[in-house]
Amino acid sequence: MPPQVQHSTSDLPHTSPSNTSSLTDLTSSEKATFEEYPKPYILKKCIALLLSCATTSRYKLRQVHAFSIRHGVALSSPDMGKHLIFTLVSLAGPMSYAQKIFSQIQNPNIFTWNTLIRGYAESENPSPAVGIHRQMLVDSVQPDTHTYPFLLKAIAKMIAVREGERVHCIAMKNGFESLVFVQNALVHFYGACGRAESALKLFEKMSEKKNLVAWNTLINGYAMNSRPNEALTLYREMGLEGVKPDGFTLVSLLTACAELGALALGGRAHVYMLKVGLDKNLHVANALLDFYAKCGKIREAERVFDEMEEKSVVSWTALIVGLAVNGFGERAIELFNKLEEEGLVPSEITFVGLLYACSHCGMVVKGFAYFERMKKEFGIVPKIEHYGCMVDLLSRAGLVKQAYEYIQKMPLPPNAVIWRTLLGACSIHGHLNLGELARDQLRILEPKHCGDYVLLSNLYASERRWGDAHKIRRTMLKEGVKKVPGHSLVELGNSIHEFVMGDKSHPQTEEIYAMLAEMTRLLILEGYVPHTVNVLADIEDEEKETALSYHSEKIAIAFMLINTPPRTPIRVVKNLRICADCHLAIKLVSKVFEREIVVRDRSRFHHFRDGTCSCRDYW
DNA sequence: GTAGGGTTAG
Repeated sequence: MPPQVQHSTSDLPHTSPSNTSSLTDLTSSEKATFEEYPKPYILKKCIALLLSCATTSRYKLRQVHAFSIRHGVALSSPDMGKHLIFTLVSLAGPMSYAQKIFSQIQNPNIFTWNTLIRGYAESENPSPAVGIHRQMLVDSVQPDTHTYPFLLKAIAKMIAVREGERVHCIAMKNGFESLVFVQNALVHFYGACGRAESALKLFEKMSEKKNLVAWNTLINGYAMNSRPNEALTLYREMGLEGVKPDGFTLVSLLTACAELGALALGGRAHVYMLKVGLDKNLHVANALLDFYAKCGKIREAERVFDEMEEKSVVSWTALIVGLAVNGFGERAIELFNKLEEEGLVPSEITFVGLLYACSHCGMVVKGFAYFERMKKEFGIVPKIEHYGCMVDLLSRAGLVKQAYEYIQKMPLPPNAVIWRTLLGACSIHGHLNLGELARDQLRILEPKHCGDYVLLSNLYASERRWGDAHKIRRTMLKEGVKKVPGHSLVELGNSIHEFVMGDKSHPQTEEIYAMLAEMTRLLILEGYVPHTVNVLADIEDEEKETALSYHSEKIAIAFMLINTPPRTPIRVVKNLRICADCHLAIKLVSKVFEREIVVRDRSRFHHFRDGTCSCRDYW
């Protein structure tokens, strides 16, 4: 390659104030080093030195590049290119630039290939890593022990199952599958793709003593795939094997506890963290904050946040979302204002949380204002999630027609979640035509989703069109669509108890049903009138009479009323959204039994106290 | 220069 080749700096991010290639932004000592030794061998060192200072300033990166071009030496040796790519990748620089440098290096060595793959694996768009691996094989470059961990990381990020399996085979053929780094990368890959069984199989095949990373990878695979119980079981096994948990383990543990609403277990993890000093770890503290918020302990979440020595945007975002789902929309917005005052930059996820807060509190105008600011002031291109929030914002407020018009005008094609939001709103606010329309779209996008059938059937039922409601039920049976059974979890002592609708499997069943009868009797005295519309469509005639006592959250509450001291709070975690009848009943239970009851349903929290709910019947 | 982490609309 000729040494005087011209390079463009246009690939670098345009965050700098100007396009000058002068060194004015460098410190005087940096400048001195630069001007003093413009020889290639020393320039290499200068570049490394400068780039290591440049973590906070992409501007410097650009200057370094421009400077090296001026001296016509930057890429004249493979060694220099190798160094530049490595530093760029380490600083999460733009991959287009790294790729350009790479293409101008003659005979790149394996280190450089690996660095390029690593760069893509750690970037926003990891897919080119696969092509690079292929090119390596075409060029007869032998991958080494570092190649596969990097490559698998990229593939795991892409959730490309087939590709990963192919690479798994190639790695095996090359004899790399016995390497612990490759094995752990494979466990991670299978976990990330939702193939927990394959991950477990690989894990079990690993040599006798599994290291901490292997355990963490596997546990995280289960925690991230909505299998918290298995994650906790593995966590216990790990302890039995004498492996001590670290920060990574605790993040997975807290994630699992958050999903289960396992407050006591997570609380013990908190104590452990304090003991070993892991409460100072940013990732763990964020997971702890999120855990408390997801358990309805918003005070605790705020305390964790306040006491954090180091906070990131993730910490702020987690608390904003936490406040929003717990029904404290105003406080979520206050927190966002404070974030702005502190000069921090909200991420696109922060805006999801903020819009979510507006939508859960009925602040339609505010929501639209923030959406505009997000685009104009923060330059964030709205993703489908953001549009989802907007549709939800209109839907929850009962503006179903406007929500439909909004969907039609969106620049992105609506996905199943969007249509489901609309369908849900239709079934609450009674818009049969739009509901059927949404349902037609859902039949194309996700034909076997059981919740949609239930929503439409409830919609028909609320219009008293029993024939249509039953037709939906029959279609479900015919098409083999299985209804996900509603279940409720409660934590008593050290264990989690799970109840499903009409559950009779618990050892205390007799007492529970006696309590349910007593509850119903007292509630009727309080003027409780069963709100039966939705339930009626779901069950057969002979069950109608008793079915109302059978919803899993009621069974769970009866169980807790029996087994916990008077006046202590009861907390329930439910997998589906709470129905109107249960909502009304639990409000009254909180009054009659003088209990604070916290129910986390699929979409938000309900804090029941003295006959009212924190959602103000807005959900 | 090799593997694992936290926040996301229903």
